[in-house]
Amino acid sequence: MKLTEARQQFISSWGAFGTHWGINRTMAQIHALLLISSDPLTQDDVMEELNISRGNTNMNIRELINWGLVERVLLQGHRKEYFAAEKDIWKVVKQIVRERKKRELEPMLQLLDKLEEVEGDKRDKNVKSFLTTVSNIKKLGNQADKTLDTMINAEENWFLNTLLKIIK
Amino acid sequence: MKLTEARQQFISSWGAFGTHWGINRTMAQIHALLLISSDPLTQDDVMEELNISRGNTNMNIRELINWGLVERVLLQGHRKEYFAAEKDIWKVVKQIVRERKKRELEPMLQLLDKLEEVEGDKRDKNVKSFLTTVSNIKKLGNQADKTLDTMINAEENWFLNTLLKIIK
DNA sequence: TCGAAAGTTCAATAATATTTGAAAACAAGG
DNA sequence: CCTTGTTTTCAAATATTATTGAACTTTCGA
Repeated sequence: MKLTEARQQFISSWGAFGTHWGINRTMAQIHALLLISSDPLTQDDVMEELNISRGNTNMNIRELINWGLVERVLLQGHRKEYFAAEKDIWKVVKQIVRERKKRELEPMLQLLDKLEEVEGDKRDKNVKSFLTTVSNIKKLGNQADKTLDTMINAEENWFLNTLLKIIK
Repeated sequence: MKLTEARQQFISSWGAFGTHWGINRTMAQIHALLLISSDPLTQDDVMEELNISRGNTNMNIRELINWGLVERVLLQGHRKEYFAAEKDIWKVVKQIVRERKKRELEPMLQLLDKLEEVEGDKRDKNVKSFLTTVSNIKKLGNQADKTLDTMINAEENWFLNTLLKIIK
């Protein structure tokens, strides 16, 4: 397989992958492109490589910056802005976890706290069922929250170390 | 807060949550409804509670069954089919992990294997950058794959135990 | 075996999300 | 402080995805 084709496959499947995780295709594709590019790219480079409009490119690069996955790079002697992705995949994963935790898990846990205060006779089976479910989700959510914190502060091989500790 | 309102909030935010994870709103809502219901429900119950059409209900319940999150239940003395969600949240999480691993992580790893066979001069910085990225993602992906296997076979408090082992 | 009730399918439609492109804002160099 | 190249914005257009509902199939009881 030629490099060009391989790059295209990577970009396209990274994009498809993204859509299964609530990330829009283009954002994932730009990320993929920057990940495999040896040097920082300009907006125009991205537009041309992916055949997308200027506005789309701009918005999605900005979003990637918000997520902490891409950085603006200033190359001296150039007027245009350049962009580069964080290349350390472990850092990338940690950053994504950090953001999704903040954006999704934590608000969910807050909501569950509120929902636990439902009024009503706790002998009513509907109330009971509701409360049990909410409380169980909360328990697991809190556990996940703590574990992810540990992960965020951990070394890359945390996963594997964990595995080994459990096995032996 | 009244039970009715609490239930609605739970269902609606579970649905919104789902959309951020590549799961369609209705499927997540039906799942939520079945999670908090004390008894199995029929299609008609679901239609009425969520105000959705018969076709939609049918398709999404089937999808939940495919994911292994919901089961058909036959209540004797009733002609209609009833549906119930797995209530053990830990089992639910494991099941989701199992499915997503199979549907997404494993195909991705297969693709990466193929992409590593790219032709070209390995001193070319574009080739080098591509190969480095692919290989790093593969490495982490394989690690994740193994760790998730461990998790799938683990007890509910695996998370917390892991945490404690690391801390001390 | 038939008829009614329940379940399923899928083309048409609606809702949602993404993309475009042109206009506006901004920034750097002269 | 003006010109030009660059970046940003956002309403409208497009593409994608989800939903409906009526026709069709299956199942069950009599």
